[in-house]
Amino acid sequence: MALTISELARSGGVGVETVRFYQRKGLLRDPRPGGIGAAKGQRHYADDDVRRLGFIRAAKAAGFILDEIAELLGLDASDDRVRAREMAQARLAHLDSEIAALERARQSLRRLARECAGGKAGPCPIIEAFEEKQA
Amino acid sequence: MALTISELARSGGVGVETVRFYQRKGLLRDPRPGGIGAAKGQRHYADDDVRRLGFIRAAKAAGFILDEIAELLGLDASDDRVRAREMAQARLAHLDSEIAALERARQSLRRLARECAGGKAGPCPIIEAFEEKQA
DNA sequence: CTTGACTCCGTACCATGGTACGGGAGCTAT
DNA sequence: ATAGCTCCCGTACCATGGTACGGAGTCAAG
Repeated sequence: MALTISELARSGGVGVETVRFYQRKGLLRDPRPGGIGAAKGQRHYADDDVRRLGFIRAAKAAGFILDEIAELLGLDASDDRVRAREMAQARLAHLDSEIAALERARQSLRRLARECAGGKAGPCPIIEAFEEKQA
Repeated sequence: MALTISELARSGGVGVETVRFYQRKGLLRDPRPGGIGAAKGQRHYADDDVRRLGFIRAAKAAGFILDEIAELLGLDASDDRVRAREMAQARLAHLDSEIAALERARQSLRRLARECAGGKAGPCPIIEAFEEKQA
């Protein structure tokens, strides 16, 4: 296939600079052969790189940070499924607590917005209510 | 009451540096009287500041960023409940989409972890499955 | 009167995840 | 061969939300 960097970037829905950033972080391989002999130094990429970039996107969507994604990609090579499972479980627990926190926030905020819309007199209770929650 | 900065910080569960950071951002008032006459220049705080700091914590928990919190605090003064309601609604919509995204991530990750734990042969499907999801 | 605790101040630094800049080189077409 | 496109590179910069550092002043107790 021999994609260029901008084609790879487009295929993953990111910018060229982001691809290069991921290469610096070790998330994507960096196909620089040396440059002295070939003189051109241009990188080219294959389907494998497109899949890798796709994996990064999916893992990011699952809330993994880039360092964790780098580790997961390393597990791909070492075939360490125990560790991969551990990471998945840890992230799962983290996701659960994040979801719970967001839902708590949503509940209280929704109540506040309703109260603010309902009562016509006095100040909007959004700020006061947050203050009351402190007590 | 005349709290010191460290007492205020403790009451809000943050560090002294964080209080000063919030003052620089305009989230907390900065009771510097000038210092030339009084010579001491030490800040002191009252219950009002404690409530304000509490509000910041609560709003942060609801996912507002600091600039938004600054705006909400401004609304407290201007009594603009329409705008406050708008902000609450916008944040609510954002919270909903964040929750939905996290739950999608959680679903797929949970399935993957189960598959990885189940099958004993072959590579752990976590990475492959993310790749497949791209197609 | 020295020590320790606390305050003040500005400025620098940290992680995270990019984004932009400026200069140099090769490919293709006109 | 000159323009214009894309590529290369390193380095600097951005926002967000703090955290740390160094130097100086003030205050009360020992």
